[in-house]
Amino acid sequence: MSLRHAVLGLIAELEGASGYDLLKLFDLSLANVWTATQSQIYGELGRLAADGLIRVAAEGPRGRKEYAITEAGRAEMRRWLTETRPRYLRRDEPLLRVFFLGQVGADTAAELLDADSAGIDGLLDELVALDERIPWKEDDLSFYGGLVIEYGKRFMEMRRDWARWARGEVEARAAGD
Amino acid sequence: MSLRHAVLGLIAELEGASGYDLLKLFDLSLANVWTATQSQIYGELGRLAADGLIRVAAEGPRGRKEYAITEAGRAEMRRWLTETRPRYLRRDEPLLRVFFLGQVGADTAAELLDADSAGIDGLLDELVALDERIPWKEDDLSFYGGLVIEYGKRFMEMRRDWARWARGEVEARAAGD
DNA sequence: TTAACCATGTAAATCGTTACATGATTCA
DNA sequence: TGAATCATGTAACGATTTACATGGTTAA
Repeated sequence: MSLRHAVLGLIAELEGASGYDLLKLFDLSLANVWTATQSQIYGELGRLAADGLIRVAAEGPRGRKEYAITEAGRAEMRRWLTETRPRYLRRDEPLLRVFFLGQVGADTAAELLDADSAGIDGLLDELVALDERIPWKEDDLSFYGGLVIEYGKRFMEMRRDWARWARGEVEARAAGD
Repeated sequence: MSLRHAVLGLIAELEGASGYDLLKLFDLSLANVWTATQSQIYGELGRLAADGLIRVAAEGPRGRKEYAITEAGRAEMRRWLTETRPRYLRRDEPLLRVFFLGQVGADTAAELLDADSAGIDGLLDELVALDERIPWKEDDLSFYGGLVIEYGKRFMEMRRDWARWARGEVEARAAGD
């Protein structure tokens, strides 16, 4: 139940956030880490409130609801962080394709690897732009958020370098080993 | 629909595989790339057969069904590889926790990052052991499978190095900046 | 003979995506 | 006044996980 804790955690960090705020925050802060759709967020907010982990602290214009975490919610965040083990689930669609690249010709395979490194380069650019847009402070969220941004950069550089290397291997093999 | 193409692609590479074979193959070959449960595999095999992309080529003891890809199935694999764009979906539960590590103390944060690098080290060991167990050949599957294994190694090394670095940052900050 | 392994299938619940639906407020 | 943005919610479908359920074959 990671989405639940992503939502709960964001509310813990930013008291007074609404579903709409959270939706934008997912893109801004958690984009490399966890994605969520609008429909998931509103659904989860309802369930978290029903379970007493958050509450509606205020209502604003246009039906806006501002949420606050409850004591039970904070306890649940600590429990999740310290008493459960995360799972390393690996699912990577571009990489899945690489595994089956023998089913098309070497030219096509090289093209697809080029497209992959170009795609990753684009993501890296986005991440750098994001980094520059964030008003970094001295608080915990900025500190740990910064560690995560650094991870994203390292990941994408590694990934891009690998795709370029792999493309070279494909070319060398096609050129007659 | 990546699971569908993972199953279809494996059958294309290894004619005569059964659901049970595929289940083990997912662990052996696609572990870093895509995971699947038994229940997903049998369900997808049924749907692929109903759609005419694979067929039951033989039946063995214990109700074993050996599948073969059809011409329509091969065409679908090529279409998927060349005419669709993969999505870069990022969901990483250990990393999600890092983002919220301000909600526990610095000691706990450091411990959790230690556990992360230890966990990754374990995965890296498994991958190296897997690499040594595979009977590498000169065919396409070995070649592209090898590129994917190399990716897995680079990924885990990067990830472990990052976790160690991050742990150092947490310590330095706790020690008074 | 019994434990390990081979082998398939279904059911229920949860999670995730896409699309639909509605309306208020702000600002140019 | 009209476009952009703020704001919430539901419905339908598809994907994933976990558990249940069953039985055949092989080898020590």
